[in-house]
Amino acid sequence: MSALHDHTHCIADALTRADALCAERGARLTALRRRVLELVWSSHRPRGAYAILEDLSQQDGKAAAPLTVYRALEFLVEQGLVHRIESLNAYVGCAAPGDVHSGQFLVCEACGDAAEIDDPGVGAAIIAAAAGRGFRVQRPTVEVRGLCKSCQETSR
Amino acid sequence: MSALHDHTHCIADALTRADALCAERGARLTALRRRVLELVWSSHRPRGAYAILEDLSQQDGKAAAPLTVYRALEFLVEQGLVHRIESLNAYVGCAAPGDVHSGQFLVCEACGDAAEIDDPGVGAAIIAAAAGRGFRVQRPTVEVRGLCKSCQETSR
DNA sequence: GACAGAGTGTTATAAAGTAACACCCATGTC
DNA sequence: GACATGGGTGTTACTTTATAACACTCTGTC
Repeated sequence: MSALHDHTHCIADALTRADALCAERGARLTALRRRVLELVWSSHRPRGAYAILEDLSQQDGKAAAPLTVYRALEFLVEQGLVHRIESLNAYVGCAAPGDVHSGQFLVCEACGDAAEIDDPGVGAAIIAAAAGRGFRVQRPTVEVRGLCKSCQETSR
Repeated sequence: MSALHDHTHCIADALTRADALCAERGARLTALRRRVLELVWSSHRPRGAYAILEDLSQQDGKAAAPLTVYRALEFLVEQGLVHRIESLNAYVGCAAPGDVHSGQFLVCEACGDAAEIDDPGVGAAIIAAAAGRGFRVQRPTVEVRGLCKSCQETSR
């Protein structure tokens, strides 16, 4: 997530994909929900619910209540359009909505970027480990803190 | 974590291990910190900071402030005596303090139990996935939601 | 156009976590 | 013994994150 990428384009893409997915599923991507999704995507970094709330208030002029944002986020998470990053209490746009996947993140301590990966090896290892203990997996959460490639290079 | 286990004994064990570890490291396991550790262990379930705070107030009669508990927990987490479960905002005693490990949890949605595992396959898969992307791992978090063995059997 | 149900607004409140600063007390030093 | 030092604790106030309860509105359906 860097200088070399057309961010406006990638927000537009995310919205288009969301429109298509919701239409297909009969889920209602209302104006508010769409707007919240757009605000989540407004950076590639995880954003807190209250940051989004502030955007709504400032950019749109309406003083929204926290619940407004939380309900929209809940919908977006259910639809797989957004992931919640537990260790940050924050939300980030899903790079591959529609695909079945669990949400694995490499969270950089330096720049705050959260790169979503969907590593089959990690997923398989978790399922195997759980199965060995008789545990039925419903929702795996993997959030790896560390330093991303570009931050390692910078700090050197 | 069930009827068949001597819980009193296992709390005492945890405290003994903590004493030994801290002595060895020159870390100060003060009365307060020791007491908080004991309260974390008072069930095998993850406990919130405020639940521990309440215990302190009720059982010990002192009306402690949140910070008191948070500071003790911070110390205990640093020493690896306690893990924080991000997705629950809660803390749980570490089953194997002293050993190097990262904290992987199988969290049962039904009974609330959080079983700590240290599966080498999962750890290795995460490191491999990160390495493939140039990411330097500092602290992996794995929290798997699902149903534990005994809850699956019960619900059947 | 009346109904049902989903979505949204509003107010209040709970839960989780932190900042700033004062005090205490064990330890080592002179 | 007096003293400085620094880690640990207490206290007050506050911020951030999240939810409850209830009323209202919009949208599609018959």
